[in-house]
Amino acid sequence: MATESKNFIEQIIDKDLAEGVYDTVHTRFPPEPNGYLHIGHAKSILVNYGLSQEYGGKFNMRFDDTNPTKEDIEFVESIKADVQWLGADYEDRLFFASDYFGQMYEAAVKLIKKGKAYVSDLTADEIKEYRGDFEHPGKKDPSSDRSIEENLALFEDMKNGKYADGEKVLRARIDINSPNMNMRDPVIYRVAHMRHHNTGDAWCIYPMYDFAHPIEDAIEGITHSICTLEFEDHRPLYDWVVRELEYPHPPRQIEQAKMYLKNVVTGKRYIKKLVLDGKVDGWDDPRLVSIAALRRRGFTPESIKMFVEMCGVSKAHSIADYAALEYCIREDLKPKAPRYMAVLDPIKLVIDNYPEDLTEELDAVNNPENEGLGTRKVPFSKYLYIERDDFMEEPVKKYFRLFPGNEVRLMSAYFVTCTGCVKDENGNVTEVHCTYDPASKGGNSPDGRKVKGTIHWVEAKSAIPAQIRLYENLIDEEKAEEKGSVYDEEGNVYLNPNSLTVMNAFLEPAFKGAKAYDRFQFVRQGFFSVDPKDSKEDALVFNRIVSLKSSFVLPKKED
RNA sequence: UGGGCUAUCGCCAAGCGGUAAGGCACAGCACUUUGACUGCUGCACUCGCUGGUUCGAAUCCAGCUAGCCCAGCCA
Repeated sequence: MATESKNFIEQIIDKDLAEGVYDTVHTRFPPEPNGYLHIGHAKSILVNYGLSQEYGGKFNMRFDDTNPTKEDIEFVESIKADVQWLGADYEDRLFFASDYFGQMYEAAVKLIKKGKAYVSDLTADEIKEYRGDFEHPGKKDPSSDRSIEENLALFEDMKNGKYADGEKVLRARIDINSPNMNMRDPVIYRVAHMRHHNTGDAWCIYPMYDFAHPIEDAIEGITHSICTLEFEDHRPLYDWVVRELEYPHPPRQIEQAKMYLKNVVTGKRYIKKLVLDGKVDGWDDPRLVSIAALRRRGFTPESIKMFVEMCGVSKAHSIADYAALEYCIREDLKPKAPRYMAVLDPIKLVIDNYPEDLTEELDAVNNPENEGLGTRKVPFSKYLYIERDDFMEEPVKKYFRLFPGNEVRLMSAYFVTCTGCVKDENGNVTEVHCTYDPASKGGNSPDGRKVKGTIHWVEAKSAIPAQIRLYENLIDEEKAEEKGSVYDEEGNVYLNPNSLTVMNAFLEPAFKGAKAYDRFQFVRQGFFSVDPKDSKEDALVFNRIVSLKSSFVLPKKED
């Protein structure tokens, strides 16, 4: 970060620090506990936390729970878990906006005393009407001329439950004609007789976001309050609140672009529909991008951090490629994951000249790029499984895996030469036959001859049958592009019919006892993780995190 | 329609008046106990458009165009 160029937020912070506007950096992540966190929140979390670390400052976790109708304690725990999983350490600074209700009430009283707020009798519809619109200026609220004493008494009555929901609100007196709609005497307190998950029935009036948020930031000593672009219009109001309340070191609101990913579904209502329709396996279905889904799929916190850093921080609306996320998990896992072998689409390989009853234990390197991961024993016998597409009866040009007459290396094992294959009545290959060179044990021939192909395999008798789920993008890109949207009129998502493929695979015995979140790389096939939802002793279910890039594509048939 | 914001390679993104960083993706070559990985190479005479200022503009000015956000007693 020292040599890299600074993003626009860092530049603002540098300037603030240089000019003495602030002498520290204190950020926060302030979600409303009304749903599960997704990749977009991860950006906010990591940017805020990252900034606090970079500048030696602090980072707060705060639940912005000012609207009891939408919030649920259920989400508090999942959000905390996700933030911690991502490694954003808020230490002992876990706060709830609802803990400040008393201070917010006092702040409102202060505004009333300054003549900067008044109680309005208008209904919601009337306020809307009086506010005017883009073309028309607002009209003065008939209630706005009340005396300070009257407003004070009315506001206290609001607090004491004298009014029904919607009967009275507290409005800030700013500018009913402002071109910025947010400044047209915004409502800052409303009556709502509701039980709050944190404060219970203590309050029947609740502050609005625009009033509450700057106060929360100011109370906690936040210096840089980072939010998303849609709040740019709210900044004048944010500044108005902290100014009128006369906070000595008012926080600064900075807006950044949200993070979007191409071809994923993030809308809560769409996800809900997908879940209800059984199209996905819950809000943590690995094809979704909730933090829980990414975790379940096998992404690491490190890979998500790398992704967020790679995407950068700016004010330009942008949609990142999923490929970039995949790159990050590949980079992270490459040196960390043991590379065991598994065959996803198995076909039998018989070594005709290998002893019928012999089973050898061969040594295999766990990760050629990381010696520290050691070696393991892999059983080997006359009967193996190999990948169906590692054999071609009639090879295309530049194919150098198994075809009659060709010699290849079985990884960590022997050189074998293909002698032919067995087919069923339909002409499908059911078995490939070969002979091996006993002198090439370990994968090298003493005479120094080379083979161009190396393939992976598993020993048939000891192999562990397993289900492997391969995921593609959820959204049908072509359809969505054709229609100009990823959703149709009914709110259905254009789903990719191939978004989930289940393979009946075989794994080498090293996988035995694999635990959730263990990660493996099947060389050439990609990275996999055990699915914690379905993992059982005898039926391992793996999710593919991402495939490795493969530049070998079979040429299309030309007949 | 009033206001706010954005516009640099397929996707992100630096750049802040001195002559277009970097990453992803893609392509080619080399290497390789997997065709992956790794390494090397290539990939914007041009910065939404049009004018202007200047010796010099992606950067300054003016005008346009396109996209996003705002008219909740949601956040």
